[in-house]
Amino acid sequence: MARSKEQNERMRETRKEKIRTAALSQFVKQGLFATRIQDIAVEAGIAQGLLYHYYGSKEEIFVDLINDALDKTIEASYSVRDMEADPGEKIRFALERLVEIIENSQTFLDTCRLITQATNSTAIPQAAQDLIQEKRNIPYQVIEKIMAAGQKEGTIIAGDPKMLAIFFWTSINGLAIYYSTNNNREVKLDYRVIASMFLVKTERESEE
Amino acid sequence: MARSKEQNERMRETRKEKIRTAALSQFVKQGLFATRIQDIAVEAGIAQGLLYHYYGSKEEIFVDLINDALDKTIEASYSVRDMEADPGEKIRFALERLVEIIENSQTFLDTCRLITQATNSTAIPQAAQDLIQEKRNIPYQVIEKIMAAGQKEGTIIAGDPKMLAIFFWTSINGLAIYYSTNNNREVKLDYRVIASMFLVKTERESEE
DNA sequence: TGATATATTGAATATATATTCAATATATAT
DNA sequence: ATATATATTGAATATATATTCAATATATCA
Repeated sequence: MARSKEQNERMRETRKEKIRTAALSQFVKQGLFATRIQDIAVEAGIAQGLLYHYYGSKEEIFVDLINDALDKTIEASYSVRDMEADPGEKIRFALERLVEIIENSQTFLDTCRLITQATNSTAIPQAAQDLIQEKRNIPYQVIEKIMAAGQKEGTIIAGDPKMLAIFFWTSINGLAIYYSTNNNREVKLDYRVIASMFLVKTERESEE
Repeated sequence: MARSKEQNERMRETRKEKIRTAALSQFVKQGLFATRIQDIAVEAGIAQGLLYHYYGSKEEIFVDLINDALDKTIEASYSVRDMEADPGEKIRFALERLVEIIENSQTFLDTCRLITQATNSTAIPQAAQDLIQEKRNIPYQVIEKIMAAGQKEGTIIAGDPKMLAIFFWTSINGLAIYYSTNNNREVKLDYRVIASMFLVKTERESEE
């Protein structure tokens, strides 16, 4: 026998991760179709051929990445849902956190860009489209529920909670898309401006 | 001599327009790279070869469309700037109009999508990138000025007007991107939710 | 009607790139 | 140290599609 099974498994995962990272970087910059296998191989520092030991095709890598990206956004929404706080506070805190992440995390921006890219093309692999169909709405539903709960409490403004959830995520997504292609970081963002869309103003705040 | 010059000119423009319309529809659905010349030709109802009588390449059509799209967004922002109204009213009215357009105009959604697509890929033609560099910020600057004027008047909330302009356009853009890939139109959008990000609340409104 | 310029077609060609594969290298177990 | 399974390479092949081009059609003018 040669190398141990477990060690091989670990090596395989590490190498796959390297390929995924390179592919994500390329897909985000160029898109799925303009990215060549060659581009990914060069960025990962390997030969083209080797790529096919780990993934069956370029599309397969893309699907893997989309799946990851969708899971990350779902996880993020669950962590908001599971916070120990009132609904209004959850919304406020989530926005504070998301705006901070947009300003500081390239990974988050890449994730948003990849999902937007995939959502906006019918030419991406069917498997990716299915994943989007299946997972895309979960974060919207999570926020919708929090909005509805906040309305009962009186901390969230009136209106269709579905609509409020749409405004919540499309604002964040629009901002992320903008930021990922504007290196100019001279403007500091204040999450409270976005939060004011959803939160009922208290007396104290009105006087600030 | 054969056909008259003017008549030819007109025919050429009509045909070019047909090609542009087909190309826009395909680019928006599939993106520049996944769209084949064949796809455009089929949708325009002509042979592949004919396309090259009107455009030198696929990329040239793309650049033409991007230019159009950018000009449209600039025109839209100018029409807001030139309104006969106070700054706060301009913002309110612009948002009302934009939300309505998002809900009803496929052309507007396509325009947003095309620009987002172009802005998010480094693989698009250099000429398109230059146009974006040159024109993209104009609508942001227009809104920034209106925000600043509104702050002087006391109808727009405090904060860096550059930031407010960013929130203004990224909200609209995020919404447009979302809507262009969600046929589900069961939710009616209320522009006043977005407007409340920017407008100082009057007594009357607070009591509504 | 015939002459001529332009439009139009679709097959042929060129080119780019995804994928395969035979050859070689490398790491571990015995 | 050797055997062996797996990793790795890069050239060869297959394929897709952008672009060209020779042939044909069509519309106007004289």
